[in-house]
Amino acid sequence: MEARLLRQQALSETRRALVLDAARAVFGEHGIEGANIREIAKRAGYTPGAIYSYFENKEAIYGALLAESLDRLNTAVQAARPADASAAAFLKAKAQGWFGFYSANPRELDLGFYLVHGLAPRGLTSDLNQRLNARLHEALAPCEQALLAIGFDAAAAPRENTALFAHGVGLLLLQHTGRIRMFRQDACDLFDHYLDALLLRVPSPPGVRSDAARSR
Amino acid sequence: MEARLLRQQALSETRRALVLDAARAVFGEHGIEGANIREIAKRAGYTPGAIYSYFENKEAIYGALLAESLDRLNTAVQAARPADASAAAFLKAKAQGWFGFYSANPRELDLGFYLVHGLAPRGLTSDLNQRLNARLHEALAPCEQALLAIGFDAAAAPRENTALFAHGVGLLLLQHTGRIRMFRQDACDLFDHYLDALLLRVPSPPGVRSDAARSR
Amino acid sequence: MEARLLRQQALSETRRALVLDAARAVFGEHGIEGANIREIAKRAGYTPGAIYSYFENKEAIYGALLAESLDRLNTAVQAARPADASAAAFLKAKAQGWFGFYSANPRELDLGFYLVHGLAPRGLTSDLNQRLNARLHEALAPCEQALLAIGFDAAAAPRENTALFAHGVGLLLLQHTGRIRMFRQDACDLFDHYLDALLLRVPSPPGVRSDAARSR
Amino acid sequence: MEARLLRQQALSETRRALVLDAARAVFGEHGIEGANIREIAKRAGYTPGAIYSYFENKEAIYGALLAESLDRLNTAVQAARPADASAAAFLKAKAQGWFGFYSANPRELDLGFYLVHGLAPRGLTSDLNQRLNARLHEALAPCEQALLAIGFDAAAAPRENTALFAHGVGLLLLQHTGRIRMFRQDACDLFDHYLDALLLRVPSPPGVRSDAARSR
DNA sequence: AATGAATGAGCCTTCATTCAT
DNA sequence: CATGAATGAAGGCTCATTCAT
Repeated sequence: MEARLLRQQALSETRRALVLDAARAVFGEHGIEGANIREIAKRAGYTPGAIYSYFENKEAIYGALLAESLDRLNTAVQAARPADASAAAFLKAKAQGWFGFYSANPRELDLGFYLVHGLAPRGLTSDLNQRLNARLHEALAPCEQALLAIGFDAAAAPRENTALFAHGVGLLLLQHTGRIRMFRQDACDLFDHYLDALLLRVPSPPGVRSDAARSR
Repeated sequence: MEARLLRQQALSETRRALVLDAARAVFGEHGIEGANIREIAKRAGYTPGAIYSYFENKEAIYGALLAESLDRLNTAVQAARPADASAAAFLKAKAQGWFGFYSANPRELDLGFYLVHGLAPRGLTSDLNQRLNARLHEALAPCEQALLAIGFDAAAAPRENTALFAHGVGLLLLQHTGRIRMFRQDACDLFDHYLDALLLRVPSPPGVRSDAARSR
Repeated sequence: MEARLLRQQALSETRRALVLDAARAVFGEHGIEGANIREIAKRAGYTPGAIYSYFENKEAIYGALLAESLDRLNTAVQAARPADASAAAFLKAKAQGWFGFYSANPRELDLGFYLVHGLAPRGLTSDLNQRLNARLHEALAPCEQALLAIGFDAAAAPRENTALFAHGVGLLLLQHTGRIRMFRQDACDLFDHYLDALLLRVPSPPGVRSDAARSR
Repeated sequence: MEARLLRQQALSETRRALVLDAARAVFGEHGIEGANIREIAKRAGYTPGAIYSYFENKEAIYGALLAESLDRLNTAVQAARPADASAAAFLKAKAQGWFGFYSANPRELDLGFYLVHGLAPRGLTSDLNQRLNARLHEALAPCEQALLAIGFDAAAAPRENTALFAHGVGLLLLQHTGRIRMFRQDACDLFDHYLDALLLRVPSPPGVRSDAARSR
């Protein structure tokens, strides 16, 4: 009884994942505007109606896709390993974790931008929205902790983390749209550069020179 | 003959501007997704078919709208007045010129992001693309010159200018999408903060060693 | 063997009743258009496919629902008690029995009207149709008998009964659709009024003046 | 200029009427539930999208169809000629006018019932609703005036008119659904019968016996 | 240049019903 | 009996674009 139910659920989950795979693929090929239910269904080997067994509506698919993407982001951040045990190395690793993830996977970036722009309210339920926000915060939290460890105070750390995130997002946008080539710059270099400058701005604790400052 | 031709061209240009006015209004009210040819035509006092006398297709309208927007951006930057004659004040004024323009006019930002996302290749002809790039460069050029005047070298100035632009763009995106509230930060404050930090990183001219330069 | 078969049939009947209960509830909440098989199945604790074990198709469910409704109608008519032993009081009680039933339960009226409008031939089998007709006749029979008792002859009684029914149906329709408010009238008052006028029209038996006639 | 505009409008009106013709035909063949935009368009020689140039949405078509129907109803009532100059004859003629119209044209009755049942709020705009109500009132007004002329007072006339309408509607419903055959009665006979009984109920003016009363 | 009717392709969604399990 | 996934046909509607006038 129980076992059968579980197997059924697992199967259903698998098929849902299949639909999501198809959606991801279609979205990857046609972009978020060009993706439509018919195409996703065809790709998944279904008729359009069948999709609605797995997702309430089109927007819900993108919501799920986005949630997935943020999971991958977190995985990437968690996998980022610092070069040494210093807080500075930790910051660089984690920051480059999320930046590199989006830099290397433009479609994930599209997804993120879509969240920001296109997701209709019904697809982005309040519940989902909070979960997504939480996942994003989670991905950025290691950087904030590193900033605190490095010597930024409780007010400065979140501020610097937000600025760091904004900087990365801006660079990613410029890179993604090809505009950065216009400036004859490289997004990754600039991001590294920003991180270096940030570390130089570490406030010295009173009467003591910080490691970061001294080691330079 | 010649005169008549000129007059006709001028008239045509005027009417094209009328369509663009309508497009701007409609887009301002309904957003980029909600705007459609019928609505624009109606607003311009035309029927849908007439629009195609002035624009190849819908995307071309947005291209033109974007070009206009970049004109306004340039006007805003040119109008920005420094607090004093210093290069630093000049930089701050010009940077806040473009940042403030987009911060205060979200629709212009939408337009800019639309370029990035939605504009189909046929709407964004290579020609238009170059013109848009040029206008954007023009808006950012004053900052780059200021950076040179301040002391950044020929390699550093464009790099810092690009970074500055990326930083602003990232903040604008976060602000525009409400995500910055999630971080409990303010986009304008952060932009000022970035500018201040940037000015602190000014390299010392030869013969004098700044703290920052010495520690390197 | 025999017993087992009977038990199974009884069980089946019970489960069929369960489905009907669910259908009634769903129909009561969402109306006849808003009701669908999935919802009914869910409410009944079944999956959609299971419904087809108990009913040929959707229309058959409504047919059964309607039969039920006519049962309730009959119960209501039977429960109607005259004020006194006179045939006139009996007529009023029974007529108000069926009229009041539909007046107070708009959903039953919907069901009745659905029969009239929406039930497809396949749902309304000839067999079911005859059963429904019989049940309706049964509900109206007391009135016809009262009309005979009052003094209408064998030709007049069915005629007056049909007219009475039509009058009530018309009033119910006007009431149900809110149109009666437009006329600033009240359906129940008008029905009473009709009954009173009907009683005044009782033909006098030869050589005898009826009470009703005399009291004029 | 003016002439051309007028001609265009006339043409457009004609085409709208063509769509309405098609809608009427489709509705006549498939009933109100079976009618759909694609079918109407096909019948009118259009593609589905074109329909929306003439009507806001599907419901609006039915609204227009209904308005037409009520116009025909009024025409029928106006065309009804009394047998003689008496108020009684006038009442009979006008009442049989609207009753006969619906009795002879079941589709018009369907339309009327659809108004009552199915028309969605957006199709039945408040404006249209009032116009339809007014047209219905207009069709019934002659009867009410006749009732007044016959001797019913200001309170009784509208009441009797509403009852008369309800009676007719009830009979039409029974006739339309074939249920009247079950009662072995004829709708038109019963309606005549009701009218005769109604005329017998004319209240005597104080101190004077009415013709109707005397003739009994 | 302008009209505006019409196209045609497309979109999302619903749902009674079937059928292998 | 019951499941429940899937179908398939349909439905209302939108809109950029075309073209005869």
